[in-house]
Amino acid sequence: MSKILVVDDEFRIRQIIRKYAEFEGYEVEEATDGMQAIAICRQKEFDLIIMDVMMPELDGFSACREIRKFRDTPIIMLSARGEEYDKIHGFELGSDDYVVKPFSPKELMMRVGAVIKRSGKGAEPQKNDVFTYEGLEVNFSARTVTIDGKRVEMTPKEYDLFFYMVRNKGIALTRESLISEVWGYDFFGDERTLDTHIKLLRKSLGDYSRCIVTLRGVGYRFETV
Amino acid sequence: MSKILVVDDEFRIRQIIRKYAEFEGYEVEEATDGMQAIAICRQKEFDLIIMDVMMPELDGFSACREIRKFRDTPIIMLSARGEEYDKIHGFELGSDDYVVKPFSPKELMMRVGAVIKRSGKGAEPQKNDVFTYEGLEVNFSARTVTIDGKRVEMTPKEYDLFFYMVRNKGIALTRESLISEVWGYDFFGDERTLDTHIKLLRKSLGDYSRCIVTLRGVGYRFETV
DNA sequence: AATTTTTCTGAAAGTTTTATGAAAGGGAGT
DNA sequence: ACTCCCTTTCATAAAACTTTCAGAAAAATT
Repeated sequence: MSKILVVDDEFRIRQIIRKYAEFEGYEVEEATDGMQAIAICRQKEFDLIIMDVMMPELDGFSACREIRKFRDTPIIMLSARGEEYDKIHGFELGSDDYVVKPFSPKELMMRVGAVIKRSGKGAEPQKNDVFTYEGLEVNFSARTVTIDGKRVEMTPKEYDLFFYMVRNKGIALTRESLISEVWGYDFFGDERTLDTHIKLLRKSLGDYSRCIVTLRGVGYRFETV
Repeated sequence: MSKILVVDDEFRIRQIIRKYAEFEGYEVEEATDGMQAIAICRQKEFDLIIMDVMMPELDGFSACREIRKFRDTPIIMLSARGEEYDKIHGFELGSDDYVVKPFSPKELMMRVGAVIKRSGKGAEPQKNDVFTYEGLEVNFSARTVTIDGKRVEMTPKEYDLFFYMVRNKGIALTRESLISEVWGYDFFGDERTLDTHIKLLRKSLGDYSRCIVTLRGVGYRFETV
């Protein structure tokens, strides 16, 4: 189980990252500014640090430089669009990757996975891997779906949506929660986008589309009869 | 038991939110403007703040910003449709969610539950997720009803009405309270609408329609003999 | 028993919500 | 810059649900 340190002054951001990271099976700790981050890092080793650039007390760049004096921990920097772009891009401060705010949690998690894998230290998190129901098999970590032994190809969004629904099987999921979980907390697109993806997903599922139930006025539910 | 602070200058709104929140098992305090909210927050910690945007003295945005300086409490903003839409949507003020007035209490409470759960601090109030009586089974989180193992399909209003009655089983519910709880505080339709939905609900419940008792001159009650 | 009040019911009209197909938009790779 | 594939938007169609209304029925009152 890999350990991640999240450093950001905004509670909301820490909260979002924690939620997604824990969902992926990581262990999360938090710090609200650079000074605190350094202090925590002196005591404890992490497999990855996710750090905001703009923070009170001590900014992300300085903290990063300081931590690098005694630790090799991979660091992913977060920054508002345009903010100090050059510096980040140049990786002059020794960060391993950077992500622009507002970020898509999914994308951040992919980077997290990539960086940790690359660093080769932390073990990739183990999650409950396979869900089966009759001829339907969903392999979360392989990111595959098979029906009657036959592989079903899906688009990324279909996987995201479907996996989220399967992981929450038997629970009424509101449109709002589906959108904010699958698209991210900052998606404000068309109301009908979700419908369209449900449509595509149902098409991909063929016979098993019966598992996706419309809850009028609420949202959808994945159920195994 | 999670604590919620409701900030709104309209008594009516505070009253409605208090009522619903207490019904869901939260503890509620009130403030009538931003200044007061800040003062209360300095003294006490809440698990969630529900705050109106438009208020005398100090508006919701400013109050939100101020409170964020010393507290991480999740905040849900309330605003009239169209009002400051952009700001809210941009999450620039650090609120965790927003709800447009006039809101449906049901939707607001779902968001409250989601935000509090997400923040992970306050314990989610335990509502029994499944209610059973003889062959009748009501699963609130799945939003399903089964009779003798057989799924009963209902319309949205039937679910809302029925779930509300079951959650208040054994209690006399006045027509007024049923309407304002299920339809919302701003429903001004026909007197007979409730009757019609009770009729439909009874039809769906078949044998178990005996559990819905008419209280002449008052309203209805759900009872398990 | 007649009258008044309240609830029940079925049908029709009205509204809202979801499904769908086509097309436009976007991004990664060539 | 072009192509391909995926995502999103949009307009329309199709369901599904809600509300209204008026007459019947039931209960309470006079």
